[in-house]
Amino acid sequence: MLAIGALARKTGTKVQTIRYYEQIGLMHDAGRTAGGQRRYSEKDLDRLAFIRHARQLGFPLDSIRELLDLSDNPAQRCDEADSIAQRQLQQVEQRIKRLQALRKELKRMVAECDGDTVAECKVLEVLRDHAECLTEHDRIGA
Amino acid sequence: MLAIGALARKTGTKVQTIRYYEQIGLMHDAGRTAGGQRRYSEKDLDRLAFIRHARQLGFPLDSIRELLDLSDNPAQRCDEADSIAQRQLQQVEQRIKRLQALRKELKRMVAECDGDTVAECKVLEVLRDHAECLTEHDRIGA
DNA sequence: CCCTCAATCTACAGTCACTGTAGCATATAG
DNA sequence: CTATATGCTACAGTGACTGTAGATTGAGGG
Repeated sequence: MLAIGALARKTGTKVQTIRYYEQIGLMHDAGRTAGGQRRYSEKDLDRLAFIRHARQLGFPLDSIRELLDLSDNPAQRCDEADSIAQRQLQQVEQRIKRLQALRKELKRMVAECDGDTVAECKVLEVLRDHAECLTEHDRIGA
Repeated sequence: MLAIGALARKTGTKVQTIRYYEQIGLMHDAGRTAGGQRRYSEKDLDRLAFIRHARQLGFPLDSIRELLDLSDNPAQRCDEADSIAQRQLQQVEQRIKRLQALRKELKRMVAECDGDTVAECKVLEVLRDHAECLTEHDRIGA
């Protein structure tokens, strides 16, 4: 039985994050000692490792919740898990495209700046010149 | 003089976002009509366009605040603006790298799944198997 | 058995950059 | 003069945590 700190160390998770996962029902309510401290089994460790791995792959918590539910019912067909992963892949590919466009514009900005006064700074000029705006008006997804 | 809705339309910004920018001091406090409605000048329009363009390039609001301050003092050297842009470029490049690694792993996951039952689903298997974890334990930056 | 001190507990506020909602007030066209 | 589109404030919610304050617990050593 692991205390929360040990579990945190083993999975590279912050203690608060584990408590947060419990709070939102992603981790099951942990067993407690007489004094009220959480104790974790190997199964809990596996579940948290699953969550962290999925997070590292960029899955949002809602998708992870679905994946965990699927994982708990091994007889089902896995189409759904597959499509969640596909969706995630598509999102990642979109973000890469968007970021590559940003990189291009940022590179141009930085390259053209010859380090003179602010008045003729290319960086600020590009930002000021809204004729050069990207056409899309949505949020940058980072 | 533009009402807030007109300004929003011209810049592709939501009305609430403009009010939010005013609240956090990124936009100057707007002039008001007798009835208390905000009215905007061309200068305000330029400032908002600058902010939106910088946001589209992924600059955080704090950086934009700095860039606006610089832009307001045109006699200064532009080294600082340049380095803010460089910093942003580096961040974007880091994120691209990270996302490309994610894409690779996601593609492998999806490719290996042959649509059978959940029990032998490759997607879930990869997620379960924490031996295959990415070595880094930091947040995915999206 | 007692002491100490790191680890844990709860509860809540803060992060970032907005977005949404409720319940009013104002401005403008017909 | 009225309808209604637009505006106002104030506050709560988003995602996925992170940080803090102040109290409690547990494990090791004397």
